[in-house]
Amino acid sequence: MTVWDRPEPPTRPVPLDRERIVAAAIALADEGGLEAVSVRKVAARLDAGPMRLYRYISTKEELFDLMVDEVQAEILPEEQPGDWREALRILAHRTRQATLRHEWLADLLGGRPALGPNGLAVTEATLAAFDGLTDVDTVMRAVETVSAYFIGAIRREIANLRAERATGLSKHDWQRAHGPHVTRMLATGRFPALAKAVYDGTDVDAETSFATGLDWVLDAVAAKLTRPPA
Amino acid sequence: MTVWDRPEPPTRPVPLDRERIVAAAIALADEGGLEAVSVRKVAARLDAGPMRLYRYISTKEELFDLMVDEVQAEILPEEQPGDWREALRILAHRTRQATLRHEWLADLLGGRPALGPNGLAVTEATLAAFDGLTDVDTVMRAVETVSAYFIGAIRREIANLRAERATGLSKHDWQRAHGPHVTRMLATGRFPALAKAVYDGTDVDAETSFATGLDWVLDAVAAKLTRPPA
DNA sequence: ATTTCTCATATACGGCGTATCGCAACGGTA
DNA sequence: TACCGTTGCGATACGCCGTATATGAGAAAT
Repeated sequence: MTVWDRPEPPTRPVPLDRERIVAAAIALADEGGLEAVSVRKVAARLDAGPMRLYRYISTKEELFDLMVDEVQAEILPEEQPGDWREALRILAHRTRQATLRHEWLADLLGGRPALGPNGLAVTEATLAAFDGLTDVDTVMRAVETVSAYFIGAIRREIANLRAERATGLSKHDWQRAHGPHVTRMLATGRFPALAKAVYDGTDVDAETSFATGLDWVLDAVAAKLTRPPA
Repeated sequence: MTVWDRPEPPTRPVPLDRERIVAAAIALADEGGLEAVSVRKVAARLDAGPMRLYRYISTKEELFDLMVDEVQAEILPEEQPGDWREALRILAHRTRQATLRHEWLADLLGGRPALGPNGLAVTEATLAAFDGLTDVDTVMRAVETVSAYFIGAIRREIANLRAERATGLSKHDWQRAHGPHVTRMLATGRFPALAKAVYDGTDVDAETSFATGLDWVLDAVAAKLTRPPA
């Protein structure tokens, strides 16, 4: 029997696992935002039928959860910093940078509890930085307060960035950027304080304002730590 | 010509305006979450064809913007409080309460700049509370920091609330609530600090923890205000 | 009365998430 | 080697979505 007689071996389907699926989904999201992630497109990128993915996830939402957890791995600092303050600052900045790399993360941040392995590891590392410093409750309050801050701040930053991008770039968050509408509103005189802020305010770059606010919040936490709660 | 000969007058289409559309959309979202808001369903609720809405909005996203701005009206405090600190605190709490009334707001908060009339009014009122206290830049930093905090905090609160709801309620955010998974992870011993936090932590109700974190942040702002920046 | 304009509606397109089910390849047994 | 149960892939299908476009009816203007 010659080669010509024998049929080719059947093409086995591309092997699949969650890792590959998540990687494909992240690639799509990086390129076109969260809305570019569809079960069908992820599958196509893996040369698979859409339904095949449902062996690995049971819902599209779960795919998002996996994506977030994957990025948490980027956030987890490689070495444990000594100081709690450093730990929180680094966590905040790493989260911000991860979000700048993966803008879609802004849409998901804080949207669901992060209970994946990497998410838990990040939380663990953060809590560990407070070991022996105060009671658990104060630690929780501290971590939650700081993370609430940076989640909110990152969301706003990305929101502004997108808005600027959508209207043709500009340095000033508001005014020229958002074009005639805001300008017109301010011109009505109904928003004097706002107008003053827009016209007299200095343009600070996003990173600086992020870091400044973060320092304020960290100061606040520090103040509560030295004087343990009543 | 008798009645029988004359045809009925043509049924005029229900009059429509943005207000009605937004109200219908909000009603739907209140009942079934943001995902229950579809152009078709909003239209149906108004006895209109789906396409009719596109005379008033040009995209579904715009509808969301209008919804958010509508809720901003609920947030705008009726009377101007004297103190900047009171102003920020009230803003935070009113935003939180609005979000508890309209949970879908959590998904939108911080997702886009709030440039609608009510959004601008809220910002104006907030900025006005700082009138004459410090330079514009510090004021901006203060307002942004505080709002970053409460947006993040509100998002987390709603996220936890939904998670609890989805798994059958529980008092403890994590453990029993999220069922076997977290428990199992904690049992591995890989997350000692986290485990301690979960087991030894006190259950604080959401409002208290929100208010506590908020106070910390407000303290931080106060500290920066008394000592104006370099 | 006739024309012009405005705007509600119908239809249609391409995409979505996912339930269901037939079927082909495989591993184990006789 | 023949059979057979299991596994899991893929095709198909359903009902929904946002919205572009075309059609036609009524109001307004002449």
